[in-house]
Amino acid sequence: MTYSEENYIKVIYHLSLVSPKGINTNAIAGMIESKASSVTDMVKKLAEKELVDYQKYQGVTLTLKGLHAAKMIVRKHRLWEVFLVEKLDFTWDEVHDLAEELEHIKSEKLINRLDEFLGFPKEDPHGDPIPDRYGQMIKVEKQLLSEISLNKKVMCLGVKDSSPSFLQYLDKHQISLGSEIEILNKEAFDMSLTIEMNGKKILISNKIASNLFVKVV
Amino acid sequence: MTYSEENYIKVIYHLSLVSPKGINTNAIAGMIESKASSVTDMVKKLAEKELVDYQKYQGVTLTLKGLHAAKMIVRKHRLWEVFLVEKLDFTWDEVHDLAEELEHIKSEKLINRLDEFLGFPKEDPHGDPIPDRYGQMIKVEKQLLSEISLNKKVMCLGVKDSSPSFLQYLDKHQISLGSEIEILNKEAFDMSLTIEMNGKKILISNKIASNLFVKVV
DNA sequence: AAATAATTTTAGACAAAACTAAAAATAATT
DNA sequence: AATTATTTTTAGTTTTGTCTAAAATTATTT
Repeated sequence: MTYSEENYIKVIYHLSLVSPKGINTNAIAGMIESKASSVTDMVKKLAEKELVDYQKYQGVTLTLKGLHAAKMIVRKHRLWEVFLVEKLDFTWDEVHDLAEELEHIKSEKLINRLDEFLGFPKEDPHGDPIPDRYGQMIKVEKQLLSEISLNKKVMCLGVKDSSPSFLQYLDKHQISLGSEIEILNKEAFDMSLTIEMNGKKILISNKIASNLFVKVV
Repeated sequence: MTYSEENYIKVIYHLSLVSPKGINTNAIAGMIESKASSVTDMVKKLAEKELVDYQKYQGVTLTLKGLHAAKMIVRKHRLWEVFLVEKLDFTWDEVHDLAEELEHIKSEKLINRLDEFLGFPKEDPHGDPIPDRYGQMIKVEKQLLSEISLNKKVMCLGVKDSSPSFLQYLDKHQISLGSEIEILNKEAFDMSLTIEMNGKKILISNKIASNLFVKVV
């Protein structure tokens, strides 16, 4: 599998998690930052290799083989992210682009050794599950903070949007994985929240709350 | 710089260390495992980018810019090798191919953090010096074991040939960096050596001895 | 149901990096 | 010094992955 093929498979995988039916060409083009025609070409090649099922105009779905390949790429990506944060002291907003490169290093042995070196982590620095060498991963029971009702205590589990700007916002407000949050007030007009965290009250917008995964504790 | 350009620069650098005059096309082709015509094409591109000086039919030399680029690739290669051996328990014959891939990961910050994480090592697992972030590296005073006179005690510093088969031979005979060796006898006919190591006497061929770097202790 | 809009695919082109085969330049021999 | 051999370069293809522009298909709206 080439660098480019791996990127397509990974993107199709991520899109599959949101909408499990056939993934359409434009959606892929948007994620890869390419054009629809390029996607069509690549999708044909992936179909040849039996990594996806493809019917003209009907979008693509991953085959079992393609699904496994995708999980192995995600595994590499997330393990490298853990490495960068835990061992090399990168912040969680810095690691994504680096992991995009590292995920293409081709060696099962390397990634399994890295997994062991890191103590077989189950989640990456953004709270996303890490597939094991067989593709198995835990399923975190998580909800968006925006969906939680008043006066509930929750713990921060991960982020939906993992863009640097959002992650830096969270750092600035000292919100990290494991932070405990209580919802004190919800403004009906703009759905902004008043929350209590570490004994301090802060106000956060609905946009923030709808990109933060939490579980009730 | 593309993946391929980096490989060419690295090969030209390694060839420059052996013969400091213009590096000829065929030599590069041999190392890269490509054809002379491909080398000519690439060398023109590198000259455009001012990484090498090139005159038709006269071979190439690295410019200062090219030399620095080459050292940075070597730095990455060797630091990743240290990581693989020290942290992930790879053996010294396994790491070369992996480092060939990892050396192309583009991030100065990553490699400087890795350097720090590894404790700023000065040599890689084969005894080769690691350039620092400015390209500086130690120069090891090393000789080939085949050039050492009788009854001298030496310490193993590195290898000239770092092919897996040679490294595996060394492992099998428990010769590693830092091993202390005494030369007991040199056979005039085939230049094979009888050496003493860890209290044991073993016989090694001239080919082995002329690929092992040592220093007199 | 027809017309319009949006999406997807095809056809043809391009850049990067490789190749083969032939031509040009340099090196080695007689 | 002339001939032969070797090396290097040029010219023209190929493959991979991308693109634009036009055609085909599907979806949406009136």
